[in-house]
Amino acid sequence: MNAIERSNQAQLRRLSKGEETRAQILDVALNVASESGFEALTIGSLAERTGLSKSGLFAHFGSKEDLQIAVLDEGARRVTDMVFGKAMASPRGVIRLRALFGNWLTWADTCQLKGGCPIMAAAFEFDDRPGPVRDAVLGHHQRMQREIARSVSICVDTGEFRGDTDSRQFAFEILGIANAFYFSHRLFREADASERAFAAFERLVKNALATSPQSGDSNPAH
Amino acid sequence: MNAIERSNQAQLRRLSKGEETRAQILDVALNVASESGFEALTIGSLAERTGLSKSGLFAHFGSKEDLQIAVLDEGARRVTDMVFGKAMASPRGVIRLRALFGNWLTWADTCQLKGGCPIMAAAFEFDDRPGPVRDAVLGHHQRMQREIARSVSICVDTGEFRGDTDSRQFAFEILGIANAFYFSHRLFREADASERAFAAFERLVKNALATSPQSGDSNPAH
DNA sequence: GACAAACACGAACGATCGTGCTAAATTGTT
DNA sequence: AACAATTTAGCACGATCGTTCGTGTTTGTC
Repeated sequence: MNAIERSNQAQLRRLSKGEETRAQILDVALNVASESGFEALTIGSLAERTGLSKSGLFAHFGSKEDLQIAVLDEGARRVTDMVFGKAMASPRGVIRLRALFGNWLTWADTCQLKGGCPIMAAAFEFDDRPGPVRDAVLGHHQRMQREIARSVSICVDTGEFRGDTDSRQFAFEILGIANAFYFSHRLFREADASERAFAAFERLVKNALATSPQSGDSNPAH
Repeated sequence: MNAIERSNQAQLRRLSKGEETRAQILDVALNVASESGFEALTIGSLAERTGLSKSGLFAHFGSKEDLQIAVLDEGARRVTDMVFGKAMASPRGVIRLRALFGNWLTWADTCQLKGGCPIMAAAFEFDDRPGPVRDAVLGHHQRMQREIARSVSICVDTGEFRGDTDSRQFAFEILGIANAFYFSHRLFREADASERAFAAFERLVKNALATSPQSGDSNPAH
Protein backbone atom coordinates (compact mmCIF):
# COMPACT_ATOMS: atom_id res chain seq x y z
CA MET A 1 0.00 0.00 0.00
CA ASN A 2 1.40 3.38 -0.92
CA ALA A 3 0.82 6.78 0.58
CA ILE A 4 -1.99 7.75 -1.77
CA GLU A 5 -4.00 4.61 -1.10
CA ARG A 6 -3.51 5.11 2.59
CA SER A 7 -4.75 8.64 2.22
CA ASN A 8 -7.88 7.36 0.51
CA GLN A 9 -8.37 4.79 3.19
CA ALA A 10 -8.11 7.51 5.79
CA GLN A 11 -11.04 9.30 4.25
CA LEU A 12 -13.09 6.13 4.14
CA ARG A 13 -12.37 4.80 7.60
CA ARG A 14 -12.26 8.15 9.36
CA LEU A 15 -8.66 7.60 10.42
CA SER A 16 -7.82 10.40 12.83
CA LYS A 17 -5.51 13.13 11.62
CA GLY A 18 -2.67 12.05 13.87
CA GLU A 19 -2.93 8.42 12.85
CA GLU A 20 -2.83 9.33 9.20
CA THR A 21 0.21 11.56 9.59
CA ARG A 22 1.91 8.80 11.48
CA ALA A 23 1.14 6.36 8.70
CA GLN A 24 2.57 8.73 6.11
CA ILE A 25 5.73 9.13 8.17
CA LEU A 26 6.11 5.37 8.39
CA ASP A 27 5.67 5.07 4.65
CA VAL A 28 8.52 7.49 4.01
CA ALA A 29 10.60 6.00 6.80
CA LEU A 30 10.26 2.50 5.40
CA ASN A 31 11.66 3.71 2.12
CA VAL A 32 14.60 5.33 3.85
CA ALA A 33 15.27 2.21 5.89
CA SER A 34 15.09 0.15 2.74
CA GLU A 35 17.59 2.27 0.87
CA SER A 36 19.97 3.38 3.59
CA GLY A 37 19.32 1.21 6.60
CA PHE A 38 17.80 1.91 10.00
CA GLU A 39 20.81 3.91 11.12
CA ALA A 40 19.96 6.49 8.49
CA LEU A 41 16.51 7.00 9.99
CA THR A 42 17.22 10.42 11.51
CA ILE A 43 14.51 12.67 12.84
CA GLY A 44 15.81 15.64 10.88
CA SER A 45 15.90 14.03 7.46
CA LEU A 46 12.53 12.39 8.01
CA ALA A 47 11.03 15.71 8.98
CA GLU A 48 12.39 17.28 5.83
CA ARG A 49 11.06 14.51 3.60
CA THR A 50 7.59 14.60 5.15
CA GLY A 51 7.35 18.38 5.35
CA LEU A 52 6.88 18.29 9.10
CA SER A 53 8.95 20.02 11.73
CA LYS A 54 11.43 17.98 13.71
CA SER A 55 9.50 18.32 16.95
CA GLY A 56 6.20 17.70 15.22
CA LEU A 57 7.42 14.45 13.78
CA PHE A 58 9.15 13.47 16.98
CA ALA A 59 5.94 13.81 18.94
CA HIS A 60 4.43 10.85 17.07
CA PHE A 61 7.03 8.55 18.56
CA GLY A 62 8.42 9.08 22.01
CA SER A 63 11.98 8.33 20.99
CA LYS A 64 14.11 7.32 18.07
CA GLU A 65 14.08 3.75 19.31
CA ASP A 66 10.29 3.65 19.25
CA LEU A 67 10.37 5.08 15.75
CA GLN A 68 12.71 2.31 14.61
CA ILE A 69 10.47 -0.32 16.12
CA ALA A 70 7.38 1.25 14.55
CA VAL A 71 9.07 1.17 11.13
CA LEU A 72 10.08 -2.41 11.75
CA ASP A 73 6.52 -3.39 12.64
CA GLU A 74 5.16 -1.65 9.58
CA GLY A 75 7.65 -3.55 7.43
CA ALA A 76 6.66 -6.81 9.04
CA ARG A 77 3.01 -6.02 8.47
CA ARG A 78 3.65 -5.58 4.76
CA VAL A 79 5.70 -8.76 4.56
CA THR A 80 2.87 -10.65 6.16
CA ASP A 81 0.43 -9.22 3.63
CA MET A 82 2.52 -9.39 0.50
CA VAL A 83 4.28 -12.69 1.14
CA PHE A 84 2.25 -14.91 3.42
CA GLY A 85 -1.19 -13.45 2.90
CA LYS A 86 -0.91 -13.42 -0.84
CA ALA A 87 0.35 -17.01 -0.91
CA MET A 88 -2.85 -18.15 0.79
CA ALA A 89 -4.60 -17.76 -2.54
CA SER A 90 -2.58 -20.72 -3.82
CA PRO A 91 -3.61 -24.27 -2.98
CA ARG A 92 -1.97 -25.95 0.00
CA GLY A 93 1.29 -27.77 -0.53
CA VAL A 94 4.23 -27.29 -2.86
CA ILE A 95 2.41 -24.81 -5.05
CA ARG A 96 1.78 -22.53 -2.10
CA LEU A 97 5.34 -23.02 -0.87
CA ARG A 98 6.61 -21.99 -4.27
CA ALA A 99 4.36 -18.92 -4.24
CA LEU A 100 5.63 -18.08 -0.78
CA PHE A 101 9.21 -18.25 -1.93
CA GLY A 102 8.56 -16.24 -5.05
CA ASN A 103 6.70 -13.57 -3.14
CA TRP A 104 9.54 -13.26 -0.70
CA LEU A 105 12.02 -12.54 -3.48
CA THR A 106 9.91 -9.83 -5.05
CA TRP A 107 7.87 -8.24 -2.28
CA ALA A 108 10.20 -5.28 -1.81
CA ASP A 109 10.01 -4.43 -5.48
CA THR A 110 6.25 -4.95 -5.46
CA CYS A 111 5.97 -2.49 -2.57
CA GLN A 112 8.15 -0.06 -4.52
CA LEU A 113 10.80 -0.18 -1.84
CA LYS A 114 13.80 0.78 -3.89
CA GLY A 115 16.37 -0.59 -1.49
CA GLY A 116 15.26 -4.15 -0.83
CA CYS A 117 13.73 -5.75 2.23
CA PRO A 118 14.25 -3.59 5.33
CA ILE A 119 13.65 -6.50 7.68
CA MET A 120 16.54 -8.34 6.09
CA ALA A 121 18.84 -5.34 6.48
CA ALA A 122 17.72 -4.82 10.07
CA ALA A 123 18.80 -8.34 10.96
CA PHE A 124 22.39 -7.60 10.05
CA GLU A 125 22.29 -4.16 11.61
CA PHE A 126 21.04 -5.22 15.01
CA ASP A 127 22.20 -8.79 15.45
CA ASP A 128 24.87 -7.63 17.88
CA ARG A 129 23.16 -4.70 19.53
CA PRO A 130 21.03 -5.88 22.43
CA GLY A 131 17.91 -3.91 23.17
CA PRO A 132 14.26 -3.53 22.21
CA VAL A 133 15.02 -3.06 18.52
CA ARG A 134 16.99 -6.27 18.31
CA ASP A 135 14.20 -8.05 20.16
CA ALA A 136 11.69 -6.80 17.61
CA VAL A 137 13.84 -7.89 14.68
CA LEU A 138 14.37 -11.28 16.27
CA GLY A 139 10.65 -11.72 16.89
CA HIS A 140 9.67 -10.91 13.33
CA HIS A 141 12.27 -13.23 11.82
CA GLN A 142 11.43 -16.07 14.15
CA ARG A 143 7.77 -15.74 13.26
CA MET A 144 8.62 -15.78 9.56
CA GLN A 145 10.82 -18.85 9.91
CA ARG A 146 8.05 -20.60 11.82
CA GLU A 147 5.55 -19.76 9.10
CA ILE A 148 7.82 -21.12 6.39
CA ALA A 149 8.47 -24.29 8.32
CA ARG A 150 4.73 -24.70 8.76
CA SER A 151 4.22 -24.39 5.01
CA VAL A 152 6.81 -27.11 4.53
CA SER A 153 5.03 -29.34 7.01
CA ILE A 154 1.85 -28.91 5.00
CA CYS A 155 3.69 -30.34 2.01
CA VAL A 156 4.32 -33.42 4.10
CA ASP A 157 0.66 -33.56 5.08
CA THR A 158 -0.43 -33.44 1.46
CA GLY A 159 1.89 -36.34 0.75
CA GLU A 160 4.04 -34.36 -1.65
CA PHE A 161 7.08 -34.35 0.64
CA ARG A 162 8.51 -37.39 2.34
CA GLY A 163 7.55 -37.92 5.96
CA ASP A 164 11.12 -37.58 7.21
CA THR A 165 11.49 -34.05 5.82
CA ASP A 166 13.04 -31.71 8.38
CA SER A 167 10.85 -28.62 7.99
CA ARG A 168 13.11 -26.36 10.06
CA GLN A 169 16.15 -27.36 8.05
CA PHE A 170 14.11 -26.65 4.94
CA ALA A 171 13.22 -23.20 6.24
CA PHE A 172 16.88 -22.62 7.11
CA GLU A 173 17.90 -23.33 3.54
CA ILE A 174 15.14 -21.19 2.06
CA LEU A 175 16.34 -18.30 4.19
CA GLY A 176 19.80 -18.91 2.78
CA ILE A 177 18.64 -18.86 -0.82
CA ALA A 178 16.74 -15.64 -0.21
CA ASN A 179 19.89 -14.09 1.20
CA ALA A 180 22.00 -15.27 -1.71
CA PHE A 181 19.39 -13.73 -3.98
CA TYR A 182 19.78 -10.42 -2.18
CA PHE A 183 23.54 -10.50 -2.63
CA SER A 184 23.23 -11.37 -6.29
CA HIS A 185 20.40 -8.96 -7.00
CA ARG A 186 21.22 -5.95 -4.86
CA LEU A 187 25.00 -6.01 -4.50
CA PHE A 188 26.20 -7.75 -7.64
CA ARG A 189 23.27 -6.48 -9.74
CA GLU A 190 23.26 -9.77 -11.64
CA ALA A 191 20.41 -10.19 -14.08
CA ASP A 192 20.00 -13.90 -13.43
CA ALA A 193 19.69 -13.60 -9.65
CA SER A 194 16.13 -14.80 -9.58
CA GLU A 195 16.83 -17.72 -11.89
CA ARG A 196 19.66 -18.86 -9.67
CA ALA A 197 17.43 -18.54 -6.62
CA PHE A 198 14.64 -20.58 -8.18
CA ALA A 199 17.12 -23.19 -9.38
CA ALA A 200 18.37 -23.60 -5.83
CA PHE A 201 14.81 -23.71 -4.52
CA GLU A 202 13.71 -26.37 -6.98
CA ARG A 203 16.72 -28.49 -6.15
CA LEU A 204 15.69 -28.21 -2.52
CA VAL A 205 12.14 -29.23 -3.35
CA LYS A 206 13.18 -32.12 -5.55
CA ASN A 207 15.23 -33.60 -2.74
CA ALA A 208 12.21 -33.65 -0.48
CA LEU A 209 9.64 -34.98 -2.95
CA ALA A 210 8.04 -38.30 -2.10
CA THR A 211 8.47 -39.53 -5.68
CA SER A 212 12.13 -40.43 -5.39
CA PRO A 213 14.25 -38.45 -7.85
CA GLN A 214 17.03 -40.80 -8.98
CA SER A 215 17.46 -39.41 -12.48
CA GLY A 216 20.77 -37.89 -13.51
CA ASP A 217 19.65 -34.30 -13.73
CA SER A 218 19.57 -33.70 -9.98
CA ASN A 219 22.52 -31.42 -10.23
CA PRO A 220 23.03 -27.85 -9.07
CA ALA A 221 23.14 -26.59 -12.64
CA HIS A 222 19.83 -25.22 -13.84
CA MET B 1 46.30 -11.68 13.77
CA ASN B 2 45.67 -9.67 16.90
CA ALA B 3 47.16 -6.42 18.09
CA ILE B 4 49.92 -8.02 20.15
CA GLU B 5 51.19 -10.16 17.29
CA ARG B 6 51.14 -7.15 15.05
CA SER B 7 53.12 -5.24 17.64
CA ASN B 8 55.73 -8.01 17.66
CA GLN B 9 55.83 -8.01 13.91
CA ALA B 10 56.41 -4.29 14.01
CA GLN B 11 59.52 -4.79 16.08
CA LEU B 12 60.81 -7.48 13.73
CA ARG B 13 60.14 -5.75 10.44
CA ARG B 14 60.95 -2.25 11.59
CA LEU B 15 57.46 -1.08 10.78
CA SER B 16 57.48 2.70 11.07
CA LYS B 17 55.70 4.28 14.01
CA GLY B 18 52.93 5.69 11.87
CA GLU B 19 52.30 2.42 10.11
CA GLU B 20 52.06 0.58 13.37
CA THR B 21 49.65 3.08 14.88
CA ARG B 22 47.55 2.81 11.76
CA ALA B 23 47.51 -0.96 12.07
CA GLN B 24 46.42 -0.75 15.68
CA ILE B 25 43.63 1.64 14.73
CA LEU B 26 42.45 -0.76 12.04
CA ASP B 27 42.46 -3.61 14.52
CA VAL B 28 40.18 -1.72 16.87
CA ALA B 29 38.08 -0.41 14.00
CA LEU B 30 37.51 -3.89 12.63
CA ASN B 31 36.12 -4.96 15.97
CA VAL B 32 33.79 -1.99 16.05
CA ALA B 33 32.64 -2.65 12.49
CA SER B 34 32.08 -6.28 13.39
CA GLU B 35 29.92 -5.50 16.39
CA SER B 36 28.12 -2.34 15.37
CA GLY B 37 28.55 -1.96 11.63
CA PHE B 38 30.49 0.48 9.50
CA GLU B 39 28.11 3.31 10.28
CA ALA B 40 29.26 3.17 13.89
CA LEU B 41 32.87 3.78 12.85
CA THR B 42 33.04 7.37 14.10
CA ILE B 43 36.30 9.25 14.43
CA GLY B 44 35.53 10.30 17.98
CA SER B 45 34.76 6.88 19.42
CA LEU B 46 37.71 5.34 17.61
CA ALA B 47 40.01 8.01 19.03
CA GLU B 48 38.75 7.29 22.50
CA ARG B 49 39.22 3.55 22.15
CA THR B 50 42.74 3.88 20.80
CA GLY B 51 43.84 6.62 23.17
CA LEU B 52 44.61 8.99 20.33
CA SER B 53 43.22 12.44 19.77
CA LYS B 54 40.55 12.89 17.14
CA SER B 55 42.78 14.87 14.83
CA GLY B 56 45.72 12.55 15.43
CA LEU B 57 43.68 9.57 14.38
CA PHE B 58 42.07 11.43 11.51
CA ALA B 59 45.47 12.28 10.05
CA HIS B 60 46.10 8.60 9.28
CA PHE B 61 43.19 8.55 6.86
CA GLY B 62 42.26 11.56 4.79
CA SER B 63 38.54 11.13 5.32
CA LYS B 64 35.98 8.92 6.95
CA GLU B 65 35.34 7.26 3.63
CA ASP B 66 39.00 6.30 3.30
CA LEU B 67 38.92 4.96 6.83
CA GLN B 68 35.94 2.77 5.99
CA ILE B 69 37.67 1.45 2.91
CA ALA B 70 40.86 0.79 4.86
CA VAL B 71 38.91 -1.20 7.44
CA LEU B 72 37.18 -3.06 4.64
CA ASP B 73 40.51 -3.94 3.03
CA GLU B 74 41.94 -5.09 6.33
CA GLY B 75 38.91 -7.32 6.82
CA ALA B 76 39.29 -8.74 3.34
CA ARG B 77 42.98 -9.39 3.99
CA ARG B 78 42.10 -11.45 7.04
CA VAL B 79 39.40 -13.37 5.20
CA THR B 80 41.87 -14.22 2.51
CA ASP B 81 44.33 -15.47 5.11
CA MET B 82 41.98 -17.27 7.46
CA VAL B 83 39.61 -18.75 4.91
CA PHE B 84 41.29 -19.20 1.56
CA GLY B 85 44.93 -19.28 2.61
CA LYS B 86 44.31 -21.75 5.40
CA ALA B 87 42.29 -24.04 3.12
CA MET B 88 45.29 -24.37 0.82
CA ALA B 89 46.79 -26.75 3.35
CA SER B 90 44.05 -29.24 2.45
CA PRO B 91 44.36 -31.39 -0.69
CA ARG B 92 42.66 -30.17 -3.85
CA GLY B 93 39.04 -31.11 -4.41
CA VAL B 94 36.08 -31.67 -2.15
CA ILE B 95 38.21 -31.85 0.99
CA ARG B 96 39.57 -28.39 0.33
CA LEU B 97 36.13 -27.09 -0.58
CA ARG B 98 34.80 -28.41 2.70
CA ALA B 99 37.66 -26.76 4.57
CA LEU B 100 36.95 -23.53 2.74
CA PHE B 101 33.32 -23.65 3.77
CA GLY B 102 34.11 -24.50 7.37
CA ASN B 103 36.68 -21.74 7.62
CA TRP B 104 34.20 -19.24 6.30
CA LEU B 105 31.71 -20.06 9.02
CA THR B 106 34.21 -19.71 11.83
CA TRP B 107 36.78 -17.16 10.73
CA ALA B 108 35.22 -14.24 12.59
CA ASP B 109 35.26 -16.19 15.84
CA THR B 110 38.80 -17.37 15.14
CA CYS B 111 39.86 -13.75 14.67
CA GLN B 112 38.11 -12.90 17.93
CA LEU B 113 35.75 -10.57 16.13
CA LYS B 114 32.86 -10.62 18.55
CA GLY B 115 30.30 -9.38 16.08
CA GLY B 116 30.64 -11.67 13.09
CA CYS B 117 32.06 -11.07 9.64
CA PRO B 118 32.29 -7.34 8.88
CA ILE B 119 32.45 -7.91 5.14
CA MET B 120 29.10 -9.63 5.30
CA ALA B 121 27.56 -6.77 7.24
CA ALA B 122 29.08 -4.21 4.89
CA ALA B 123 27.35 -5.85 1.94
CA PHE B 124 23.93 -5.14 3.42
CA GLU B 125 24.93 -1.70 4.61
CA PHE B 126 26.22 -0.40 1.31
CA ASP B 127 24.34 -2.36 -1.34
CA ASP B 128 22.20 0.69 -2.09
CA ARG B 129 24.67 3.49 -1.44
CA PRO B 130 26.73 4.15 -4.55
CA GLY B 131 30.26 5.34 -4.01
CA PRO B 132 33.80 4.15 -3.39
CA VAL B 133 32.85 2.14 -0.31
CA ARG B 134 30.21 0.19 -2.17
CA ASP B 135 32.68 -0.40 -4.97
CA ALA B 136 35.18 -1.81 -2.48
CA VAL B 137 32.57 -4.08 -0.89
CA LEU B 138 31.46 -5.27 -4.31
CA GLY B 139 35.03 -5.97 -5.38
CA HIS B 140 35.84 -8.05 -2.33
CA HIS B 141 32.67 -10.11 -2.57
CA GLN B 142 33.07 -10.71 -6.27
CA ARG B 143 36.61 -11.89 -5.70
CA MET B 144 35.46 -14.24 -2.97
CA GLN B 145 32.67 -15.66 -5.13
CA ARG B 146 35.16 -16.20 -7.95
CA GLU B 147 37.53 -18.02 -5.61
CA ILE B 148 34.78 -20.30 -4.36
CA ALA B 149 33.61 -21.07 -7.88
CA ARG B 150 37.20 -21.87 -8.79
CA SER B 151 37.43 -24.32 -5.91
CA VAL B 152 34.27 -25.99 -7.16
CA SER B 153 35.74 -26.24 -10.65
CA ILE B 154 38.75 -28.01 -9.18
CA CYS B 155 36.37 -30.65 -7.81
CA VAL B 156 35.27 -31.23 -11.39
CA ASP B 157 38.88 -31.46 -12.49
CA THR B 158 39.64 -34.08 -9.87
CA GLY B 159 36.70 -36.09 -11.13
CA GLU B 160 34.81 -35.84 -7.85
CA PHE B 161 32.07 -33.61 -9.25
CA ARG B 162 30.17 -34.26 -12.44
CA GLY B 163 31.30 -32.40 -15.53
CA ASP B 164 28.03 -30.49 -15.89
CA THR B 165 28.32 -28.92 -12.45
CA ASP B 166 27.55 -25.19 -12.56
CA SER B 167 30.32 -23.78 -10.38
CA ARG B 168 28.81 -20.30 -10.15
CA GLN B 169 25.45 -21.69 -9.11
CA PHE B 170 27.31 -23.76 -6.54
CA ALA B 171 29.06 -20.66 -5.21
CA PHE B 172 25.70 -18.86 -5.14
CA GLU B 173 24.25 -21.57 -2.92
CA ILE B 174 27.27 -21.69 -0.64
CA LEU B 175 26.91 -17.95 -0.11
CA GLY B 176 23.30 -18.57 0.80
CA ILE B 177 24.12 -21.23 3.35
CA ALA B 178 26.73 -18.98 4.92
CA ASN B 179 24.12 -16.25 5.23
CA ALA B 180 21.57 -18.59 6.74
CA PHE B 181 24.24 -19.63 9.20
CA TYR B 182 24.75 -16.01 10.19
CA PHE B 183 21.03 -15.55 10.80
CA SER B 184 20.83 -18.70 12.83
CA HIS B 185 24.04 -18.13 14.74
CA ARG B 186 24.11 -14.38 15.29
CA LEU B 187 20.46 -13.35 15.33
CA PHE B 188 18.62 -16.44 16.55
CA ARG B 189 21.57 -17.62 18.68
CA GLU B 190 20.69 -21.20 17.83
CA ALA B 191 23.15 -23.78 19.07
CA ASP B 192 22.77 -26.03 16.03
CA ALA B 193 23.47 -23.32 13.46
CA SER B 194 26.69 -24.89 12.27
CA GLU B 195 25.15 -28.38 12.03
CA ARG B 196 22.34 -27.02 9.88
CA ALA B 197 24.85 -25.23 7.68
CA PHE B 198 26.98 -28.33 7.20
CA ALA B 199 23.89 -30.42 6.51
CA ALA B 200 22.90 -28.01 3.76
CA PHE B 201 26.44 -27.99 2.42
CA GLU B 202 26.70 -31.77 2.30
CA ARG B 203 23.38 -32.00 0.51
CA LEU B 204 24.78 -29.57 -2.02
CA VAL B 205 27.93 -31.64 -2.42
CA LYS B 206 26.07 -34.93 -2.71
CA ASN B 207 24.02 -33.58 -5.58
CA ALA B 208 27.15 -32.76 -7.52
CA LEU B 209 29.11 -35.91 -6.86
CA ALA B 210 30.05 -37.99 -9.89
CA THR B 211 29.02 -41.21 -8.12
CA SER B 212 25.30 -40.82 -8.72
CA PRO B 213 23.41 -40.67 -5.46
CA GLN B 214 20.06 -42.34 -6.11
CA SER B 215 19.55 -43.79 -2.64
CA GLY B 216 16.59 -42.68 -0.57
CA ASP B 217 18.47 -40.70 2.03
CA SER B 218 19.10 -37.68 -0.17
CA ASN B 219 16.74 -35.59 1.87
CA PRO B 220 17.14 -32.20 3.51
CA ALA B 221 16.95 -33.73 6.97
CA HIS B 222 20.36 -34.38 8.48
C1' DG C 1 -20.26 28.22 17.14
C1' DA C 2 -17.99 27.09 21.65
C1' DC C 3 -14.60 24.33 23.96
C1' DA C 4 -11.57 20.72 25.07
C1' DA C 5 -8.40 17.72 23.04
C1' DA C 6 -5.21 16.57 19.77
C1' DC C 7 -1.70 18.08 16.87
C1' DA C 8 2.16 20.80 14.94
C1' DC C 9 5.61 24.48 15.24
C1' DG C 10 9.81 27.24 16.58
C1' DA C 11 13.50 27.85 19.38
C1' DA C 12 16.87 26.09 22.08
C1' DC C 13 19.78 22.55 24.68
C1' DG C 14 24.11 19.78 25.06
C1' DA C 15 26.43 16.34 22.55
C1' DT C 16 28.68 14.58 18.77
C1' DC C 17 29.56 14.41 13.89
C1' DG C 18 33.56 15.06 10.10
C1' DT C 19 37.11 18.11 9.08
C1' DG C 20 40.30 21.87 8.84
C1' DC C 21 44.24 24.56 10.89
C1' DT C 22 48.78 25.34 13.74
C1' DA C 23 52.00 24.05 17.03
C1' DA C 24 54.31 20.70 19.79
C1' DA C 25 56.26 16.28 20.37
C1' DT C 26 58.35 12.34 18.65
C1' DT C 27 60.93 9.63 15.39
C1' DG C 28 64.60 8.38 12.09
C1' DT C 29 68.98 9.81 9.85
C1' DT C 30 73.44 11.80 9.60
C1' DA D 1 74.00 15.78 19.20
C1' DA D 2 71.83 18.23 15.46
C1' DC D 3 68.39 18.37 12.22
C1' DA D 4 64.62 17.18 9.02
C1' DA D 5 60.67 14.46 8.62
C1' DT D 6 57.05 12.28 10.47
C1' DT D 7 53.55 11.80 13.80
C1' DT D 8 50.36 13.54 17.38
C1' DA D 9 47.79 17.05 20.14
C1' DG D 10 44.94 21.18 20.79
C1' DC D 11 41.50 24.03 19.38
C1' DA D 12 37.89 25.60 16.61
C1' DC D 13 34.36 25.47 12.88
C1' DG D 14 29.67 24.60 11.08
C1' DA D 15 26.43 20.95 10.78
C1' DT D 16 23.51 17.66 12.58
C1' DC D 17 22.18 14.47 16.17
C1' DG D 18 18.04 13.25 19.69
C1' DT D 19 15.29 15.63 22.83
C1' DT D 20 12.58 19.17 25.70
C1' DC D 21 9.41 22.92 26.33
C1' DG D 22 6.12 26.46 25.66
C1' DT D 23 2.99 28.31 22.36
C1' DG D 24 0.07 28.38 18.64
C1' DT D 25 -3.05 26.02 15.39
C1' DT D 26 -6.10 22.53 13.87
C1' DT D 27 -9.41 18.93 14.82
C1' DG D 28 -13.42 16.48 16.64
C1' DT D 29 -17.53 16.84 19.85
C1' DC D 30 -21.48 18.94 21.97
